[in-house]
Amino acid sequence: MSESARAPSARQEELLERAYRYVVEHGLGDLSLRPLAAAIGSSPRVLLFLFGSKDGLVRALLSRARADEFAFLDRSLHESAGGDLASVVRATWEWLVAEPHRPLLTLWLEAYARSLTQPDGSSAGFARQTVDDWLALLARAQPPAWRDSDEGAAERTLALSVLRGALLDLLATGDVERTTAAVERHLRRP
Amino acid sequence: MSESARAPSARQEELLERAYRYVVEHGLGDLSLRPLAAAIGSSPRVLLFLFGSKDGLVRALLSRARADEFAFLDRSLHESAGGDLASVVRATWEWLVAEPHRPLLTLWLEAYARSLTQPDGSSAGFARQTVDDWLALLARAQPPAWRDSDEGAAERTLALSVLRGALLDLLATGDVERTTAAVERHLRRP
DNA sequence: CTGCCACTGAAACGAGTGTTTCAGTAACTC
DNA sequence: GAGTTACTGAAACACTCGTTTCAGTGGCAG
Repeated sequence: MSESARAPSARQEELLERAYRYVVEHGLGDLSLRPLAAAIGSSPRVLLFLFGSKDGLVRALLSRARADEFAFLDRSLHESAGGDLASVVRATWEWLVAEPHRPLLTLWLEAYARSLTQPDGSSAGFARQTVDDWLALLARAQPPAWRDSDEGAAERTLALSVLRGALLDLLATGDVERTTAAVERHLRRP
Repeated sequence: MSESARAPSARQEELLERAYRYVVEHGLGDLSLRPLAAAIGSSPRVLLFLFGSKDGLVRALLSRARADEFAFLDRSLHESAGGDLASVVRATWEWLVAEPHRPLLTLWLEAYARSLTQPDGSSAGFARQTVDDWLALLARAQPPAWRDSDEGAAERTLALSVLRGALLDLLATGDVERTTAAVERHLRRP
C-alpha cells in the first residue's frame, strides 16, 4: 500500500533536486535509473521507493522544471509590472539568451517535443501548458480592452512565436547577435 | 567487409521508405528494430544487413526526412520565384498549417531536439542544417543588396522565427486560426 | 523494551535491446 | 555447372532495462 508518491519528504526533495540537476545536464531521452542513481549517490531501489516508478520520477522532474519556469515567470511579471508588451518580451529574451540557461532550455525543448510525440506519456500536456502559461503572462502586459480582442490574442501569439522561434535558432546556432537583432527588429514596430 | 551502407539498392530504398512511414507515425524516441521490422514486413537481420547498424538506419531515416523538407523547399522556391519575402513566408505557412503535414512536423521537431540533446549522436547537425537551409531559402527572396546587410539577416531570421514559433504553438494547441492570425499580423507590416 | 516507520542494500526476475553466428535461398555471370 | 552476389530466417549472445523480493537499518513514540 505504501511506496507511492505521497507528500514529498525531506529525502525525496533532496534526491529530486540532485536528479533534476543531472537531467538538465544529460537530458530525458536516455535517462536510466542505474546511472542516475550512481551519479547522485542513491540506488534504483530508493528512487523507486520514493517516486513509485520511473514514470513517477520523470513526472516529478518535469514538474520541477516547470517550477523553474514559473519562478522566472513571476520575477518577470514583477520586474516589468505596468510595463507594456514590448518590455516584457525584451526582458524575457534577455533571460533566454543568458548562457547559463542554455541547458535548461534544451531540456525544455526536449520535454516539449516529448509531449507531442507521446501525448499519453509522462510528459503529457507539457507543451500545451507552457503555451497557455506564457500567453497568460503576455496578456497581463496588454491593455485590458485590447487584451480581449482577437487582435490582442494575435499580437501576444506573435510575440510568443518570435521568442520561441528565435530560441530554436539560438539553441541550434548559438548566434546571439543575429537572433537578438531579429527580436529587436520585431520590437521596433508598434 | 560487407554488410555496411554502400550505394542504396532497390530493396534498401523500399524498406527505407516503409520504415520512414512507420517512423513518421511512431516517432524516433522509442524506435526498436523488432517492432519496426514486424510492422514493415522485414526482420532485424535484414535491416542490420542493409543499414549496417541501428544508428545507420536512423541516419538514413533522418536524411530521408530532410529529403521531404528539400522537396518542399524547392517547390516553394519555384512557386514564388521572383516573389518577395512576405509571399514566401505566406506560402510556407500554408504548407506548415496543412493537417496531413502534422506528423511529419512533429518528427522534425523531435529530430531537432535530439540533435541538441546529443550533439554527437545519429542526428548530429540536424538542427543547425535546417536553420541554415531555411535561412538560405529566405535570403533568395530578398533584394540582392539588402540581402547581404545585417538588417537583411535580421529580417529573414525574424521571418524564420515567426514561422517556427508559430509552428510550435500550432503543434501544441492545434489552433489554426490564432496562429495564422499571428503570422498574418507579422506580414502586414513592411 | 517494543513496535512502528521511513529508508536502504543486494540480488534476482523477466522482458526487451542491438548485434552476431550460422546456415541457407534465389538470381545472375562466366 | 561453378562461382559470385544480394538477400533472408532462426537462434543465440551479451547486455541493459524497470521492477520486485527479501532482508535489513536507524530513529522516534508509546
